[in-house]
Amino acid sequence: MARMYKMARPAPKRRKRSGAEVREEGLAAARRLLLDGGPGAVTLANVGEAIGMSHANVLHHFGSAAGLQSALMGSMIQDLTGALDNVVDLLETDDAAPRTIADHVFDAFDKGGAGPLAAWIVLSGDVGRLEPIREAVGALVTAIVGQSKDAAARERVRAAVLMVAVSAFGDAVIGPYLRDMLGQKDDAMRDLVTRFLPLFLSPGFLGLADD
Amino acid sequence: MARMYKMARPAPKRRKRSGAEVREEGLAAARRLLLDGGPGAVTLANVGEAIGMSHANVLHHFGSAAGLQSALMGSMIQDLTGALDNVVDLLETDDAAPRTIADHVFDAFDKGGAGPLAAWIVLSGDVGRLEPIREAVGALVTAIVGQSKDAAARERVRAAVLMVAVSAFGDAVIGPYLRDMLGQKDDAMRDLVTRFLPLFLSPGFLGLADD
DNA sequence: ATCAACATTAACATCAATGTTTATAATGCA
DNA sequence: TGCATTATAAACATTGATGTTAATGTTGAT
Repeated sequence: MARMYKMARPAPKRRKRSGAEVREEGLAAARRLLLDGGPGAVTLANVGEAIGMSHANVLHHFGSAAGLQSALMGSMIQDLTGALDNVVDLLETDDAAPRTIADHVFDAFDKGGAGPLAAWIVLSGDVGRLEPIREAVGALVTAIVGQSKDAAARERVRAAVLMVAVSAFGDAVIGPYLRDMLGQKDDAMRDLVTRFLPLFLSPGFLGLADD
Repeated sequence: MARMYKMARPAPKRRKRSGAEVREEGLAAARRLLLDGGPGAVTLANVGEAIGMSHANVLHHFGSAAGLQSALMGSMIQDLTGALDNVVDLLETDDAAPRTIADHVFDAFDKGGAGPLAAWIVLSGDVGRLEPIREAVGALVTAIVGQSKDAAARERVRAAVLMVAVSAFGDAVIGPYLRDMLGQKDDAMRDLVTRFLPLFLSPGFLGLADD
């Protein structure tokens, strides 16, 4: 059957953005939607409404709904690895204090909702997306203890990075609720990590002594 | 218009289960679906297929799709608080070693996928569901340091519980991936928590001295 | 100014999940 | 046995999200 299309329109007044712009605005809107309303809120129509265009146009710029979600994951992973790379820079240029290190890693999981976004990726089963983090984490280890150090020191640093990362992630996702339950300050976990970090540098801490 | 319904059927051989049974099997199936395929996999049809019945019947027993999800959250929270209550019992009957405490709390978030399930609840924005955990956590604090102890000791214990809980949660959700990236053993985080726990008992640890 | 490229939308089609209705089978109980 | 209750499923309706098609508006380059 023949479809009916409008033959004339009054004054559309469309605002035209570049493809890159639309993708950028769309990803920002999608991120906010995910953090506010959960995975189910990230739809083409919702994103379109948030940035003022039809869902069909959002679809046009992201290829598919899966493409939108994939791009969202990618943007979040990029932010997170970028933040971790900043920690590497921080460590290479200066002798950073434990609190500074803790703050930077915790911020990496806090800013832009990286923690919940990472949790979403894990829940979706798309864990291959986490691969870029591996390199950033590896760089972090080498930044703290250069290649010159012995094996025991490297092992202690790896354990330290594991603790900070797991703590920062957990704190970003359920920290607010647990801290509230326990009457703890907002930076309680950062305080704890700051206190524990120096322990990893002392030989023999994990039964691993330097040469 | 008149609908057409079958007037006769051959040999259906239906198996009839009690409502409680269906709910139990359905929740178990729903949990497995969530952990395997993410939130999007928890549908009436998927649950029905998993336990061998029509989606309409699943709907009949759970009232609505939202009811199914709500029941799933409730069952998971119940398991988690139950596991935490077991830690309380453990502490009240015996003088448990740090490693034992760590193991029990970590297991609470590991068993039945409680960690990812809790992450799902947070992502869904249904954080009111976490309320029962508050009581369990409070009981945990009192179990460790009785009412007799002074304020500083209580505060140190609260910080300790925060650290163990955040670590156990984070480890349950992204621990496997981070540990793999860092070449750490499966129980690396449990080891660390075990080492840190005794520190919270020493006066002055957080700048909080006993009387 | 013309034209090609592309951003944009309305209308339509499709599909999956949810929910409703109606009828049938199984179970417990009087 | 008969009957009320309830579990069960088929068929249907509805809704929301995704994807497609055809047409128009906008922009930049030549």
